[in-house]
Amino acid sequence: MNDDDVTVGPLSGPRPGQRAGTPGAGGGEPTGSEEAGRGVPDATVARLPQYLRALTVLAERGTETVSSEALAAAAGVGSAKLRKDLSHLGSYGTRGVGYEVARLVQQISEHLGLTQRWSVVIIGIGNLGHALAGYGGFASRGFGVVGLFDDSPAVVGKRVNGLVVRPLAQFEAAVADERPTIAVLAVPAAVAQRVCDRVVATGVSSVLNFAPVVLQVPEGVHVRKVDLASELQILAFHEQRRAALARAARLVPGAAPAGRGTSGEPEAAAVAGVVR
Amino acid sequence: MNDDDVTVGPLSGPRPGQRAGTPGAGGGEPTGSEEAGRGVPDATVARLPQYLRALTVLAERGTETVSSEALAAAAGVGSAKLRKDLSHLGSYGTRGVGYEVARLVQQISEHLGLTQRWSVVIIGIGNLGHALAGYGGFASRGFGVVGLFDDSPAVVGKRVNGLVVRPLAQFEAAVADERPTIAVLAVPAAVAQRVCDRVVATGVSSVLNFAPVVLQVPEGVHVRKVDLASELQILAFHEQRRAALARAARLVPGAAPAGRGTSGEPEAAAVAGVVR
DNA sequence: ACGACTTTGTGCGTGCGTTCACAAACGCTT
DNA sequence: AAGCGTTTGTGAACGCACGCACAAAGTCGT
Repeated sequence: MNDDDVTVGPLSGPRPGQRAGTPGAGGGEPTGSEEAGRGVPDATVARLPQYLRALTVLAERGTETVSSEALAAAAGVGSAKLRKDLSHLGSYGTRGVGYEVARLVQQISEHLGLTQRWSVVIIGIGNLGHALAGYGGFASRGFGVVGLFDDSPAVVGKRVNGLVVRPLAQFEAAVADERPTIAVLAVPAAVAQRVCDRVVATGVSSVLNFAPVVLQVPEGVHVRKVDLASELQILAFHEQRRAALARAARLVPGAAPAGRGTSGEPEAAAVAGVVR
Repeated sequence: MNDDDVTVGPLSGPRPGQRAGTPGAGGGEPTGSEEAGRGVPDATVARLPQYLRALTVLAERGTETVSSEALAAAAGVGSAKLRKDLSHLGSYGTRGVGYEVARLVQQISEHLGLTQRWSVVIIGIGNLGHALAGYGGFASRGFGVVGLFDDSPAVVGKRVNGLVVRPLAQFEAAVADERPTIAVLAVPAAVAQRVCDRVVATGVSSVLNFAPVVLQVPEGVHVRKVDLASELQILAFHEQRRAALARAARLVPGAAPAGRGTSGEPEAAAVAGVVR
């Protein structure tokens, strides 16, 4: 079982058929039941890891406090967005000063559920699975890889990062012991759905899918997808559009792009100069 | 130069500090200059690869036409969304029938710029870089890997997927020959920015970044980021939230949450039931 | 040839996310 | 103690995107 014909890339978002927590139609959330952190927007959640990473860097550098402006710059977002994001999980900043780095790290970690240990299994130990198994960023963030599985005799039994690759046949039994919460699928597209079904049947409720297929899962199971081919195609789109713009600008030099009010986007020139 | 302490994961979107070429941005865009496909929303672009993949599967299966309903199901989206997405790049469907698979593949491919060949270089040939280099989905989609680079003597000179890994010192010279448009960065976080600067300096205008850092690039350069650690953290958030909900539901048995399936803790029962 | 059915394409309402802008809160200086 | 500069937190406006629902358009059956 190789991962070689597996892609990587993003695009996942909330499952289509369900909205999990959001009110919408039928059952409304008891809006103010718990404390803060109830209605944290998905977009915000997606950025929290970014903030956490930036904060960790700051903490290692010995920084005590940081302003929203500085942190936003480090995380590559706007300061207003950052402040609003942080406000969604409670206010832990001091006006006139900024945010206490250590406290903010703690708060974000708690909201992301990083204060507890999550067990992860990786299925499909090809090149990609191997890379994932060896990734050091897992343990440092509360994620513990507790199992590696593959079907191919070529890799079963091998030791990767201190763990022995077990045959997929042992998966169900192993799950009973190790109780992983998250499964990482790095298997070929052709078998991804089948493997996913087995995984879900064992009670794993979160799946990170690297195979270029849309997995069908029962309600209540979270799937995130990483698809490299899609990423490249999106980049290609922008490249192609850029090229088209440059072409157009060359043909119609007078009324180049409008909008910005000023002369032709510097883009065209820049591209022409840089690209060829 | 290993990629082992490199993360994978999504979250990229339009650059923050700049709006580069994106359509929706401020400018008005000379509406009718080109044909359709002018104002294709980013969200739509991000889904086009999905559609393309589903269509390819259908084509291989010999399907001639497909309805928006069927294609949407295969791609995991709503049919209305699909139709609106396709309408953004011109109408190529027949009412009462559906879309001609072959034609739609052609159209989407053109809009994504997949009709031409894009040259890709991969920098950092650790486990991840190795996996990427060996990924077969590149060539089949118009992406040609033309160069592999790394600093580590352990991998330089090795042959990976028909290409010899060259030292990073030769990068600039190689770019002059092979003129890649896209660079894939699978290097450790610590050196990612430095390497990125070199890459951008050579004229590469699109970067796919696997390192867990926010790359600073000049205007006009597109960066997409893939960050595994973030993905896991987002999954963890939902798991943690689910667990909190389950806890609350146990305490307040008023209305059980709609979400079927496993919650964080009661996992045990489900797993035990299935496994033994 | 005509009517009924199917499916696309899209106008419109709604909700979410982002951005702007500002008042409240805090520290620091005088 | 009071004023001043700084920074947070948030109310409000804007824009995008999603979903619904329907008319237009085309096919199929009779």
